Amino acid sequence: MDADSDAKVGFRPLYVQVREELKRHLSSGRWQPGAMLPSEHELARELGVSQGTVRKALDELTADRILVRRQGRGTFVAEFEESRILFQFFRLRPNAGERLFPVSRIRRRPSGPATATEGAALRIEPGTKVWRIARQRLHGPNVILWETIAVPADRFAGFEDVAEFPNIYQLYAHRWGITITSASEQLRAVSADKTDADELGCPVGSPLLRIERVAFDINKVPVEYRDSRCRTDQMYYSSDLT
Amino acid sequence: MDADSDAKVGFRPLYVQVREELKRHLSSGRWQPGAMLPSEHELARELGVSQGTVRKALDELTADRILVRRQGRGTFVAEFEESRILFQFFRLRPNAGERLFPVSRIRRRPSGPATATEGAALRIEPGTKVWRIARQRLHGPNVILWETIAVPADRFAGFEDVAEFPNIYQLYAHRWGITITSASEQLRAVSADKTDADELGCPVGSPLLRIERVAFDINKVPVEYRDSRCRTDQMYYSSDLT
DNA sequence: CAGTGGTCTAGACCACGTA
DNA sequence: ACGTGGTCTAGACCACTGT
Repeated sequence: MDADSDAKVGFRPLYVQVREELKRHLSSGRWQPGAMLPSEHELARELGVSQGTVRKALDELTADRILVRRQGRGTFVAEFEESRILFQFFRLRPNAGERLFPVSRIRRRPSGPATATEGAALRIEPGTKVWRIARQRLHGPNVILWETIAVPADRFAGFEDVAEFPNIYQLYAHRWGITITSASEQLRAVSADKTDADELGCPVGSPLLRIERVAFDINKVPVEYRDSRCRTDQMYYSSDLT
Repeated sequence: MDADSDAKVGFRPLYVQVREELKRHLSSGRWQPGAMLPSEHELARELGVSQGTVRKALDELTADRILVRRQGRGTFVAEFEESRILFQFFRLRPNAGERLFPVSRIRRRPSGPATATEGAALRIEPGTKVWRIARQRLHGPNVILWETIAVPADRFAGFEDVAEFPNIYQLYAHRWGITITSASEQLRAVSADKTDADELGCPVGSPLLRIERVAFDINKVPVEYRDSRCRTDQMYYSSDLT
């Protein structure tokens, strides 16, 4: 880790190089989710930089929720605990009452060649094989949304016969070593068609919130596309502008 | 600025105290939007702390978009330029084509006592007077949403006769010294009623995106409640989960 | 008590913008 | 050339956690 290694061309601060080096270790699997990293001083010694520089790199990875730091304990690779999913990736909240973890119920697995939309979202050629799962999600006893999830088949070997799972992003991490760190959503109001009405138990023509999501891994590569239709009579979508 | 001033009780890091001190200067109007702050070294001397500590405080205020820093130029109080509004507070984007600044057209001013919803959102007693403006917003020639904005009358003296304005948050800042720094939105899909249909030029019963927003000032005090109904045939709402 | 992250300092040097 | 923010260092000390 030499400060002058790319001095003239571009100029990348040392801490950026450290951050990218740590990211490489993370995506290569040197440190698994939940594992504790070496201490700041130890990393600084390993990499030949000062402790303050390592700290700046670790702070940025913490801001991206890739790491979790706990004073007195250490620095850990972030996991997909229930609470994180509930707050970071599931934006539907009940109008009143307790927030619950959304239980899911698989309905179909209509895998096949990628549509134009899926291809564009996942940056793969349309026609490339994708695995798909169609499922309902429940808040207590009520179906609040149904959605189709599509992932590129080549990055998810064996996806076609996964059983029910409590948390799909945890599954991505444990089974395929793919960590979802961010997502981008597009929201629209649409009218329920026949399928929507069947899945959600609402009248045809009632207003639904349609959410299209593209989820990205640690390297900002898109790895999942999902299309959800939500009832918003008992729930709302929460968005914070900061 | 004494590091030991509240040693036993709680413990607040020095940089937090510096940050709050700077915030006080900002909300008291010592530094107006667009103004340049003293340099890091000068602030450090003024406050009797090291430059690194000032830097940490400034970095946090920059992360909250309260300040803007430009290498080689200085540190400035953030303003509501068009681009900032367009990206930070206006989340509707066209399905295709250029992103435009949403022109607004005032329709009515139905001011009066706060409803229960407004009171809860603005943390004031229901029945307290609020100013309201109902307006349409346009993307090019098309009306894409209409909304009602409510603000507490006591913090916005003279609001009842403001003319058209290009940007309402800029108006809040310049006329009342109130800077909006964050907002929280609740989204639902609803059916267009008669009023919606008239304002938006769409059929009664067509699906609309309803957005309820509470906007906060620099001290996290709610200062505005707005209720918008949006057509999402040509536009979508963009949400980033990070 | 030992080990971890968190804060704070003082000073050096670099990159950027402007004059 | 100068002043600004940005990076980097080395070292000290504090706060928190578990043994």
